[in-house]
Amino acid sequence: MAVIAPETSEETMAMRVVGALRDDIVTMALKPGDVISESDIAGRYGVSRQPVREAFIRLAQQGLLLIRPKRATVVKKISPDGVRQSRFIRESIEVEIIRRVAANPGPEANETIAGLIADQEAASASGDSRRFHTLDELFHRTLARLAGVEYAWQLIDDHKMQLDRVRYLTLGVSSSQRAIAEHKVIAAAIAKADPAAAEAAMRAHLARAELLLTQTINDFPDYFE
Amino acid sequence: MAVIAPETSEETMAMRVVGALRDDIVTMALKPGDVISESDIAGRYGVSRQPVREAFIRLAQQGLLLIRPKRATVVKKISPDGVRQSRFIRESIEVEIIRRVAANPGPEANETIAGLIADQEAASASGDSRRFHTLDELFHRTLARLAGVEYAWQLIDDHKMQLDRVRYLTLGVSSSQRAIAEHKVIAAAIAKADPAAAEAAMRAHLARAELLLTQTINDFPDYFE
DNA sequence: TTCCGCAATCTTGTATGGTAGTTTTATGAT
DNA sequence: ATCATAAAACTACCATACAAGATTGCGGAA
Repeated sequence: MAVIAPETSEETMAMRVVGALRDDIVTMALKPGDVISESDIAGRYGVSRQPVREAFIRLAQQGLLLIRPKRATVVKKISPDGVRQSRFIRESIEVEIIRRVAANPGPEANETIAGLIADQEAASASGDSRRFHTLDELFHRTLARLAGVEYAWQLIDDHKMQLDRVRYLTLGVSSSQRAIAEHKVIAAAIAKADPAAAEAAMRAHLARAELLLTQTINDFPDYFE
Repeated sequence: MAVIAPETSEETMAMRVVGALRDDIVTMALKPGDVISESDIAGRYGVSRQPVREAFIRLAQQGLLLIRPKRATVVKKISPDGVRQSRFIRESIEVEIIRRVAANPGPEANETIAGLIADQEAASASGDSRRFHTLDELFHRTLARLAGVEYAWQLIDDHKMQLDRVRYLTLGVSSSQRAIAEHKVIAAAIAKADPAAAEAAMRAHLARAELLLTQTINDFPDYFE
C-alpha cells in the first residue's frame, strides 16, 4: 500500500504508475505470466482505476503488458524471438553509430569515452554492480550523442526493456570485467579512427548476449514463451 | 459525425478511434499544429471522451500527438531532425537486412522480389500511385521477412508514419520510375549475392529522400518545427 | 491607449457507476 | 463420480460527473 503523490503538476498519477509498474516488471517483482487487474493495482497504489488503466495502455504499447479485452491483463512473457530481434535492431543502429563516431570522432570524443571507461573500472572494482550497469548504459548513449542521433538511442531504450528483463535474470553471471575489456577495444578503434575495427568490436560486444539468452531460457523456462 | 461501431468484441472503440485519427493525421486531413480536444473528437465520432482519451495516449506515444497536460492536445509538427533520425534508424536496419538477404538469398528470394518489381512497373504504368505506394512498402517488408526479422519491420513501420507525412506532401513530386530503377539495382545485387553492392544500392535508394525533405520544408514551412 | 486583474470558459486529469463479456464456481442431473 | 448447466464473481470497456490547472477576454484603472 504505497501511496504515490504527484510532486509537481507536470507529472500525472498515470505517469507515476507507469514508472512504478515498469520498475516492478523489469526487476521481476512482477513476473512474466502474472495476472494483474486495474482494481488490484489501483488499490495497491491508492488511486482510482482510471490512471491505472492509462498506465496499462502505455505499458502494453511498450510490450511489457498484454491486455486481453474483457478477460485480464497479464505481464507479458519474454519472447526469445522478440529478444533476438530487439538485439538485431540495437545492433543495426549501434553499428551505424559507431561507424559515424569512428569516422569522425570530434575533439571531445576520446577523452569523454576514456573517462567513462575509467569510471566503469572504478565501479567494477568496488563491486557496485548497479552503478556499473548505469555507466554501461551511459557509455552506449554517449556514443549515440557523439554521432548526433540521441533520439535514436531513445528508441533503443524503449526496446531495451525486453533485454533488461533477461539481463536482470542473469545478474552476477555476466562478467563486468569482460564488458570493460570490450569497451576498451571499441575506444581504441575510435582513437585510431578505424570504423571497420570499431564496427567489428561493437558486434562482438553485443553478440556475447546470445549465449546468455539461451542459458537463461533453460534456467527460467516459465518466464519465456 | 461518423458513428463508428465495433464489429467484434476484439476491437474496442479506442482502437477504432486510433485508426481513424492516424489516417487523418498521415493524410494531412489533420494538419501539423492543429489543436484538437477530447470532447471535440468524441462528439465527431459519437463516443464519450474516454475512448478518445485512450486513443490520444496511444498516438502521443507514437509521436503523432503532443498532449500538453491541462492545456490542449495538438497534432505534432514535423521535426526535420526527427525525420532525419527516423531515416537513420530505418537505414541502419534496412542495410543490415539487405546484407543478410544478399548474403543468404534463399530459394524463393529472387523470384519473389522479381514478381514484386513487375507488379510495381504495372502499377506505375497504369498511373495507380496509391497501389504503387502499397507495393513499395511491401517490397521493403518482404525483404525484412526474407531476413527473418519481420518484427523489426514493424518497428520501422511505427516510425515510418513521420516519414509518410512528408511523403504525402510530396505526392506527384517523387518519381516512381526512379524508385523502380533503384529497386532493380537492389534486386540485381541480391541475385548476384553481393552484400556490398546491395548495401550501397539500398543506401542510395534511401538517401534520395533527403533532397525531398529540404524541398518540402520550403514548400510547407508551417508544418515543420 | 495601455496595462493589470479577475472571472468565465476552455483544457486534460481523476473518480465512480454501470455494462458486456469471460472465467470460475457451485449445483444438480445422470 | 462425472459431466452439463446455470449462477455468481470476476475482467476490461465505456459513460458521466467532477476537479484542477491554463487560457481567453473583458472591464476598470492608470
